[in-house]
This record gives sequence, C-alpha cells and structure tokens, in this order.
Amino acid sequence: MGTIERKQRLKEEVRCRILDASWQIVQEEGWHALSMRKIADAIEYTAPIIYGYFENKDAILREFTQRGYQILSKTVKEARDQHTDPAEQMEAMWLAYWDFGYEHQAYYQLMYGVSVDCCQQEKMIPEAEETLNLLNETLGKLMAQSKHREQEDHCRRFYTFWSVVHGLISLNIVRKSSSLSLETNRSILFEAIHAIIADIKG
Amino acid sequence: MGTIERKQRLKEEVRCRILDASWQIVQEEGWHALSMRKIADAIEYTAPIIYGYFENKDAILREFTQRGYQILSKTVKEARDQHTDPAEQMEAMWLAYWDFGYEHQAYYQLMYGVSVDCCQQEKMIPEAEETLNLLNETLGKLMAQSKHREQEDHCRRFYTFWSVVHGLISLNIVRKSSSLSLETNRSILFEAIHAIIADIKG
DNA sequence: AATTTTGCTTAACGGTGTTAAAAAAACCTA
DNA sequence: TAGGTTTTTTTAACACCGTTAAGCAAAATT
Repeated sequence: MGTIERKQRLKEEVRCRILDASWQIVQEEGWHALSMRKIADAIEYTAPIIYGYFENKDAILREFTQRGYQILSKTVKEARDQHTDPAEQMEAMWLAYWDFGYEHQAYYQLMYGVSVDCCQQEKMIPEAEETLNLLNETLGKLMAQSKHREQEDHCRRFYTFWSVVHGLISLNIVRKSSSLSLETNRSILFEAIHAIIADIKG
Repeated sequence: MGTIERKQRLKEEVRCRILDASWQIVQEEGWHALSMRKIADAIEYTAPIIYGYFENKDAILREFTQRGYQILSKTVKEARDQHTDPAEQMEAMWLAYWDFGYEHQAYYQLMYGVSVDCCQQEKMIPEAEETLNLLNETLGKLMAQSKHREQEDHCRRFYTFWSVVHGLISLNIVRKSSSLSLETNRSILFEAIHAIIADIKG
C-alpha cells in the first residue's frame, strides 16, 4: 500500500499543472481570458476535476495573489539587506517595489486590482485628452517661469504629479476598508504638490 | 405626422432610463454586477431592446467613461480659472483632480481601471502585510534619525512613497500603449524618492 | 379593412462558474 | 480470475452572462 504516497505525488503534480496552465493562459491572453474550462482543456481534463484541487476559481486567483506578495516581499527584503543606511535602504526598497510592478505586471494587476481592459479608447474621448492638456498647459506656464526648457523635464514633472495623485486615489479605492482619513489624504496631497512645485521653482 | 417628434422624445427618455437604471445598479452593487438583463428588469423591458439604444454593453460603459471625463475636465478647468498664478493653478487643479477621484469613485474605477473586487483578503496573506511592515520599519528608522516622532507624520510619509510608486506602476500598466520609457520611469522614481527622503532628513 | 411597419418578446447560441448524478476506471477481496 | 467496492472522471444540468434571429402583437399607413 505504498501507493498512497504515489497518489499524493500525482495529486500534487496535477495541482501544479493547473497552476502552470493558468499562468500560461494569463500571460498569453490576460486575466479576463482565464476560465475553468480553458484550464481544464489545457491539462486535458474536464472542468469539474479542478474543484478537487481548488475550492473555486477565486482560490486559484488567491494562490497567484499570494505568490505575487511572496515575490514582492522577498524582493523588497533583499533590496533592504544590501544596504545599512536607512535612507539608502528606503531608496533601494521602493525601487525594488517598482521593479516588481514593472516586471511582473500580471501579478501586480491581480494584487492591486489594476484592470487593463478599460479606457483603451482614451483617445476616442476628447475630454480625456482635454484634461491632460489643461494640466500640461499650466505646467508649461509654471516651468516657463523658471529656466526649464527641455521636453523631457516637462514630461517627468507631469508624471510625478499624476503618479502621486493617481496613486493616492487608487490606494484609497482599493484599500477601502483600511483607507486614510480625509485629512491625511489632503495633507499628503498638499505636501506632495507643494514639494513638486517648489522643486520646479528651484 | 408630428408624432415623429413625440417618438423621438420617448426614445430619448428610454435611453435615459437605461443609463439611470445602470447607474443605480452600479452605485448599489458595483460595476461587476451590471448586466444587460438586470438593466432590462429595472426599466421593465427585456434585454434585447437595449440594443436599440446602445450597440452593446461596452457602449454603455463608454457613455459613463465619457461622462466621467467630462466632469473631470470641467472640474479641473474651473479650479484653474479661480487662480491666475500658474503655481496656484497647478495646486488647485491637482487638488480638484483628487477630489474628483475621491467623490466619484465609480467613475474613477471605470476611467482608470481600478477594479475593487480584488485582494480584499490582503490581511489573509501574511506576505502582503509583511512587505508593508518591512517598508514601514525602515521608514521608522529613517525618521528616527531626525526629530519626527508623531505617528501621523509616519503614516503620511509612507503613503507619499507608496502613492507615487503605485501610481507610476499603475499608469504604466493601464496606459500600456503610450507609456513612459524605462529611463523616464526611473528618473521620476529617483527624483521623487530622493525628494521625500531629503524632506524627512530636513 | 387589409397591409405594412413598428415594438417587443421568446428562443436560441455560445460562453461563464459551479454542482449533482452517472459512468468508467481502478482497486481490493474472496 | 470474478465480483464487489471505492475512487476517478465525465456528462448533464443550473443559473447566470452578452448577443442575435425569429416570431408575434399592436400600431400606423394605405
């Protein structure tokens, strides 16, 4: 009866195949294209058997979410451990954080709810570009007051503004349960915006 | 027959009712719960008639996306027009931008692909909190070197870091077509992180 | 009044996640 | 090896989804 171990091994292998197949589908077609039947097809089974390995589809997504956080955690920790000075550590850690998001976009989408299948028609909607133009225009005037002339510089400043504001909004929406107070949000905004403006003014 | 105008009016009214019903469903249950059949139920019709008013479900979402951008554009413009100094304008505009995201979360989700139905189990995944703890810990050491003592301050600094990094990643993912170069991303990151660290050091 | 046009519904197709029953395969025992 | 038990896998079904085509009934036109 040693076969029980062999069965355990086979069961574990099928579990891996489910995750491997899922990951491949996601990489090729995105999260929206991941379905139980498609996974089953890929591992040459029928859909219901997956429920012997995962409670439901959400459990599969949860597995990947967990993997994402594990990789992120490991990455950030390693970045920290290559420095001793807290300031250098801080820099390395956030850079590592960004690198993770840049390299593992599929993970990041899942972990932080960044759905990609939206507003591709941004250029179809005039008001979308109009808003960006308004902000860009004013930024141009502001930078003209100083001696910034390069387009590159303009682009960077703009995205710095945009990133902090968009990031703050997004984090508030996604982390609805443990989100910040209105006052905290506003003071972060004020400080960040003023800092950027001050930096532009030189 | 002047009835043609009356019919036009009725058709327009049904279109409005579709959008009103859709919006109510979204407010009550979120975007994921919006379905053609549910909309039809709400306006006391059957699903296929909706296709007489909108090409498909995506067209309905596009309508709301457009509305969102219209409101945002109007808001930002109004904020600008209450000031004359570019620096003041810039501040007012980004604050208005944030206010929009805070007040109209449903719109913002649609416009920038912030799906809320994710990672609510963040606390279920130890590694998720571990990453935040690592970053918080190092930030604590960094701030201890200066004379920052308040918890409030700590929280603000942390979210400033997080917002700009998360925002930068998200914008890159969502605006995949017109995203920034790796060099631009890194220089934004470097500048922002160094600025925050410098500010902490005083 | 008969006919055309319009508005709406029913039915259907292919897809989704998920569950229960049926079938097939594997296993164990006699 | 034969028969019965257990495990594995599939088929069928349910309730949804977006979407399209056909059918029907009411309204408008001739």
